[in-house]
Amino acid sequence: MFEGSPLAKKYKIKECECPSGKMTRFVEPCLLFFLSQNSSYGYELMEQLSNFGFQKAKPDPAMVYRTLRHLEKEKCVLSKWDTKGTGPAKRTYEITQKGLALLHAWAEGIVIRKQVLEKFLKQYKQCFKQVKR
Amino acid sequence: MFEGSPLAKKYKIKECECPSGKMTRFVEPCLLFFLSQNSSYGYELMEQLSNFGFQKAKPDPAMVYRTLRHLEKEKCVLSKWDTKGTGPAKRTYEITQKGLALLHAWAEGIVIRKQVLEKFLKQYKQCFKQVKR
DNA sequence: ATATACTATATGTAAATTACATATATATGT
DNA sequence: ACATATATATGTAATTTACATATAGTATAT
Repeated sequence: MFEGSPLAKKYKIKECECPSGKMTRFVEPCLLFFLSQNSSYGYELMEQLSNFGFQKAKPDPAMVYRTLRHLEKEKCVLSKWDTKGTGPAKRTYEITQKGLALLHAWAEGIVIRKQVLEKFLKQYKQCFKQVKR
Repeated sequence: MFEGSPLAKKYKIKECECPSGKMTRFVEPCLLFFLSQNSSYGYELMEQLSNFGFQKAKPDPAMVYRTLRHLEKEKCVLSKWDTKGTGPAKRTYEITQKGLALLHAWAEGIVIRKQVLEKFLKQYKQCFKQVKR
């Protein structure tokens, strides 16, 4: 969570100005990865997302459900209703071969994203390492 | 540059489906960092961005110029026209104290983003390490 | 029995962000 | 004179995210 450093407080910088815990363009690969491990359904996947290390408590259900439907339209996942078990019916998803391919493509991209962030931080730290506030 | 793995090709996965070299929400912190090192102007900052390690050649000028104007509105940078030198006049920017504070806030956020990506990749690799295609 | 909370999925719409196209103007090289 | 490089700027479409809200089945407590 954006603790808000003294500096950020001093200049009234809000979290939305420098998203950290937000999962920018990251829900889709996470869902694909979770589904590559186990078939599951929206509500459960949402909980997995919120336990993944994001600060922003629960992810937006709208994002999760719409992403799943989008993936289904692209034939990256398949769904069927599960009326067994307690509570309201669940739409359970399983990943397809195309979905796995997409997951692997995402992984390649995420490696690059990580490298870019590392490069930025390396340069940043070189310039500001001793600056505490 | 999204080489396109055999798998991605097989399933016709396009780069836009898994952005890698794109600088999602990353232009602003880069501009702030560049300006923390040297005052500069849009066109030059654009070149710095394109040499930063992104695959997507030139960044969108619209993004750069509008981000700079936005930062100025927020009093994170100051600008003045520079008519000296050759070629058309340049609007040179310098960073403010508030801009530095915003940069530091971004850096905190980027550390977290990097950690999240690392966590994802660690789990991903555990599951798929030996899968080559 | 019924009120409340939890589980589960879904949609509508606004806001934010990015992408693409294009306009304008100065200076330089041929 | 013309093409090219430098430099800034705006209009608008498309994509992505955020927030609000609707609907409904089941469980638990009072």
